[in-house]
Amino acid sequence: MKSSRRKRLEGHGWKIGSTAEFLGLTKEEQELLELKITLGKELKANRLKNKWTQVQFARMVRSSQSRVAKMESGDPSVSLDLLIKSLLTAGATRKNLAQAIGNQY
Amino acid sequence: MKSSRRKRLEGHGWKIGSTAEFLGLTKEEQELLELKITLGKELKANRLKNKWTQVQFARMVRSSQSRVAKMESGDPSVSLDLLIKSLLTAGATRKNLAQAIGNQY
DNA sequence: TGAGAATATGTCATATATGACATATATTCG
DNA sequence: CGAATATATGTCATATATGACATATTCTCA
Repeated sequence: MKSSRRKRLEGHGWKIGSTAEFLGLTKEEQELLELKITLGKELKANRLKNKWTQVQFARMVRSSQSRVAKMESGDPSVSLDLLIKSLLTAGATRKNLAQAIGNQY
Repeated sequence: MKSSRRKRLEGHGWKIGSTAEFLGLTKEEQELLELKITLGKELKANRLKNKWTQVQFARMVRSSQSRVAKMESGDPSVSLDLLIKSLLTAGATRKNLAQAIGNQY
């Protein structure tokens, strides 16, 4: 649906996250993407703090290494649901989530 | 996948949100569900504050009245992505989201 | 340097979320 | 009351996210 545009653009050499790509995303979709990027960074920080590899962490969340990599890089194909579930598995509390989300950038 | 269990339980008269249903959900899945319930309430509050009907708001988020109802009731079939996008459309800021998430219950 | 470990990128079949629709129930107000 | 309006509940075909896998790229140290 909306990813059709993304795929079309990607096929023409555009990069997710580049300013140009933002054309075509609503303001809310941009904000959502930024939020995923924030949470991805937070997840990576948590994982590294615990000295887990992506493979190890993937087992903990019953996912795969590649998807963990995508989570951490803010890939738009990753749902907030998976991100939040993963953060919770990594030991984050609701307060932690709130803090990460509240800190713009 | 995991919803197969939910559907099976529902078919036997269980209710989402009841304690019994929580059997079979991991701790993280319970927390995620609680988070959705919190955000659903927040969304409803925002919508009412602006005096929008579910039908009106559905148009604003390019969804349907039934899905808006499900969002507001914390239906597990609603993604966090849709909830957050809707809250942003309703005018919430990241700070607002953080505050809602941080307030346990 | 280079080899092994870690991470990134791309693809696919399948699981899940989606809007739309029908219809049931609840609320409002004359 | 009762009719109009709003909200809830259930279902379905289709869109999207998923884990798995293959493979490319980057990192780490001896």
